[in-house]
Amino acid sequence: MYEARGIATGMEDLSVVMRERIQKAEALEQEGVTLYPNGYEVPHHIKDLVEASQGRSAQELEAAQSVSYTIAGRIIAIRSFGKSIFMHLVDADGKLQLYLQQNHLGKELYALAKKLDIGDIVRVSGPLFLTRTEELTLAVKGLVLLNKNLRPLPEKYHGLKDVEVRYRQRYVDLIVNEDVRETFRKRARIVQTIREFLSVRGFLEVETPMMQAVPGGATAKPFKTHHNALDMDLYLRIAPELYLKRLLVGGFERVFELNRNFRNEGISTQHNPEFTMVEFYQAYATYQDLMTLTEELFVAVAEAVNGGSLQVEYQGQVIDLTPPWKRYSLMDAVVELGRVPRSSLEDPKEIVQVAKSLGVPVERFEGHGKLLTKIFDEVVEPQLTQPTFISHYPLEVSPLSRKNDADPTVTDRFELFMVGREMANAFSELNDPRDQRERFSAQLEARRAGDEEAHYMDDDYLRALEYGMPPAAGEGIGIDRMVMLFTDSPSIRDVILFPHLRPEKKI
RNA sequence: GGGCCGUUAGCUCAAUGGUAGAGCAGCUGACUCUUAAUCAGGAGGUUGAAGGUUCGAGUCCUUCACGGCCCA
Repeated sequence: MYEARGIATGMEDLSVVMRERIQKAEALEQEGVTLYPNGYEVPHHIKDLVEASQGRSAQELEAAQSVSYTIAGRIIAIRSFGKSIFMHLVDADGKLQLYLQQNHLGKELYALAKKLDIGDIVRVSGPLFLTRTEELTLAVKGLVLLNKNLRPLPEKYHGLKDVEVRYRQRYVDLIVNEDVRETFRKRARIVQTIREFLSVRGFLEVETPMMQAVPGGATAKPFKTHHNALDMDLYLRIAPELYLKRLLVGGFERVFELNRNFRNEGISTQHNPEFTMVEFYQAYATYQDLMTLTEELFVAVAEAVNGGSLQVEYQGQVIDLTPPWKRYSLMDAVVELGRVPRSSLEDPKEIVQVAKSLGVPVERFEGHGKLLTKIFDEVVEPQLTQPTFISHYPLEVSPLSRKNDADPTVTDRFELFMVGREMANAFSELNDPRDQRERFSAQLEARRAGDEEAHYMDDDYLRALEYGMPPAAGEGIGIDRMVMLFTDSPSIRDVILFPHLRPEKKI
């Protein structure tokens, strides 16, 4: 856009502020100031200084004037006087006031200090003191410019609000909005907590293919890509499920993967085309065992990021994570919570009328189980504010789940809901290769009838099952939605650093 | 994909169809405990893009782009 010196093309397109910044930077360089130096060590962090000074009186700090600290960060506010300047400096996780006096710095360094802009990155050193208003402040004796800012930051008081700019230029959002930084720190702690929770219980973290020749493990439309050297189409995975279960066949008894999935669907406040899930599989466990494990997992996360409280406030409502959580079968939930008569749900003709009367679109290829699930989504899901397990999903919508022993029309499966959203999906795994082959065939049938989300046949997976997979249960939990819950974020875009947007026309 | 809303200075926002403004940031000057510092002065615009209606369009109409919310 412009040359480092001698500003070339495009300068006339820049704002007045940027033109002035660039000219100022060049003037500094002419005076011998290095604008982008490297190799300066930064031994201290603001957070540590603040903690160490907690509760110390002005006199105590005064007595320790020989102790010098060296910190670095970005200048975010400047209040300049004739022969002294106050600034606020921000580093990775702290904010501190700086006091720069001509007497302390000497004429030369003070002249440099006068030319500093909001947005510059500097290293400063000196002792700490308390101002009249008792604000901890660093009396700057040493000053090095580490990075010259050329592009002005948003306004200090109202900050950056334009959501489009916040998502596109997340770096600016992060500089200006501390709560956004905190959201992503929390996200990291949640992910770390889940990893530890599973590792401690003997789960092995693994990585399975993101690019798959046959996409499977969920009902969703995949993204297609192409491998040039092999000249073959590949799909970005919609779930790691079938690969993780191959590992159970291989002899690992507990495995998990925490990583990205891709689904070629619409974008909304709850859907991003790429999103993060943790999936884990445990041999010799049942879906019932996983309900308990799920409760424990959410409790562990709440303890790690919610100050130990099991009451989480989300968008004005309080979610109580105290176990045990409510449990319903899908049918019971529709009858009791959805207030739909059981008889009309059981009758294959009446249920179509029920669906239509609720405004639920009915496709030709959809059977009784699919309709029941859609009716559930319509009349029950939105009211499941408090954590609730819904079990006994119809066979038709559960092609990878084990049949229930008592009622073979449903499966040993549950989904977890809270704040009216699906948070997790789990089931006892289908490990009878004969049954699995039939289910895949039924899915192929559905695909031929027009269901674009139906499963493909996966012959290698069937071959693996024929070697024998131990009885097991597996679960997937949406990390983004979980982070939304614990950070009180209304949109999934608030918990994804770089959410998907259409490209900008021109920068 | 559909409906509604939005896009004006670097940022946050004003402006009955009648000369595009303010605050902050930035610039010049004053000022050694300020903190949304203060005071004085000056500078900054393809009103998202294109077309149309009109004597006259930021404002009304059409199309498009991007974004948000709701629905599918």
